[in-house]
Amino acid sequence: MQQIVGRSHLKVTCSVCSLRELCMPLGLSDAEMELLESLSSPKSTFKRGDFLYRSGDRFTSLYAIRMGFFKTQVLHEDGREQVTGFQMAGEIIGLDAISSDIHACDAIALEDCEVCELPFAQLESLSRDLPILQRHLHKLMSREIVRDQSIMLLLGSMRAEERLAAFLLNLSERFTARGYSPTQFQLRMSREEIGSYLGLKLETVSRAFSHFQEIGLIKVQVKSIHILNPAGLQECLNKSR
Amino acid sequence: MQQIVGRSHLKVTCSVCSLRELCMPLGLSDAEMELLESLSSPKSTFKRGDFLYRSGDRFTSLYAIRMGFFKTQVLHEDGREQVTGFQMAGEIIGLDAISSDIHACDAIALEDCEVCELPFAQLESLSRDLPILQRHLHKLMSREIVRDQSIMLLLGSMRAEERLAAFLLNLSERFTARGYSPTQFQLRMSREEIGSYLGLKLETVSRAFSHFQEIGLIKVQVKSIHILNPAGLQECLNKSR
DNA sequence: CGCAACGTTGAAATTCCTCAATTCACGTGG
DNA sequence: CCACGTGAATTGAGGAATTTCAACGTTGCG
Repeated sequence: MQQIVGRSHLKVTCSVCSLRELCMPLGLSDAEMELLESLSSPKSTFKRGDFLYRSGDRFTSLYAIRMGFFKTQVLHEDGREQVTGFQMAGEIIGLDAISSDIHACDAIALEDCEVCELPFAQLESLSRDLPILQRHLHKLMSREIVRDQSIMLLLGSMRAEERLAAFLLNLSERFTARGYSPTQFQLRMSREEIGSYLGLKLETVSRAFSHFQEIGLIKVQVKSIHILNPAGLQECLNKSR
Repeated sequence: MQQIVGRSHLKVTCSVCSLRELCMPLGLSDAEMELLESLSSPKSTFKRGDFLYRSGDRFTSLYAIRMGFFKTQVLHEDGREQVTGFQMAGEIIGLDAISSDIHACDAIALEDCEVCELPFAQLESLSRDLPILQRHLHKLMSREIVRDQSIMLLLGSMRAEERLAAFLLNLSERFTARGYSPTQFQLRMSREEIGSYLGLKLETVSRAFSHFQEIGLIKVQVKSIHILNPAGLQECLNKSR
């Protein structure tokens, strides 16, 4: 541990950051925790529509989202774009860029956001001394792979309403994990963005919302969602063709 | 470096392994290289249809494919399955399992295969001493994320023939990288497996192959593919709706 | 208050899927 | 070595899901 402390050539700036929360369950010692926090830069803020980073930008840092919602999207040469994810407070964004040191997608704020920068070089260096952090980083990246694969399952083998049901249930889970209501929440993204994420056109998304409301599964008021029958949604999801 | 060698409590078994090839471009010293190789277990072999691992299996190792083709697939409760990738010689398989120490998908041999086991705990430990290996591991995982995102783009916003064109061009690239012909190769997977991967039914895949042949882009003889006009395929890919 | 962006709904068009009939490729056994 | 059988691939026709196009409603901001 002395060895580790001796390595503290890191700038000490931010006191509270998602990183702390993220590593809470790891059961680190106070000294280790302090070290971790020394890594975080000050929080920075973003307004709706601001880019956290752009495809092609040089990669230097991961970002821990402290507040707000982002979307990530990849662009095809011909102008088509695909939303690859919606990231909320408590999640880490930017893992895709490690592979080439260049960001592979755009990250755009969907509302007012606050993030903590995590310089990746320092994170790598630190994780050589803290096996528990190393492990955590690996799990983060692997979890992203698993998440992407479940979206491939969704895009490859589900029909429109199943996709939307899966989307709503996933949001619900994540809100729950953050201490918000599992059944009532505000969407931060447009129908078009949901459609892009789910591989559907915005009209199809809108119709699916309306249909779910008709059959009493949810109540929709534009961006405000109230899940009335979570089990019903789950059922709709498991219903094979 | 003494420190590193002192840590050699790893079993020494396999002499030549994909790991070596994978790390070739890293410019390691001979000593570092030897250390890396000490990590690899003996090669094991698989016949068509064999499972390299199953969803739910305990995770212990990554695998470097030395020879042959695998597919990975995720299963949905209701029985639907989605092929999430085809892995060929020189590629690493199993990264998804790190997140939970349980394999999240099945990996199945599509032909006779040979793999090298890479015990992950040892890989993690070693990568703490070899920053260059650490970096490489991170890039591997990140590359997988980027790859998955490009499949999301494919599944979410391309039509049937564009998907197949993208698939063929991707295979072509990977064969090229391995020193095989970019224009003539054997498919190791069935139409149904291709369809699952591309989010299409097998009949649609078959029709797309036939159409590509009609318009002179490729020559198909069931599993044998000859790309006659790569630029034409690329063009078909860039053609937005 | 009015404009502009976003969302909803309907009808027609298109793509892809389903079902079904053949054909083809390949391995096994006569 | 060939015939046969089986599973895979191809092809066609009809139908279903989703997209496209278009009109109209709603929301919220300047």
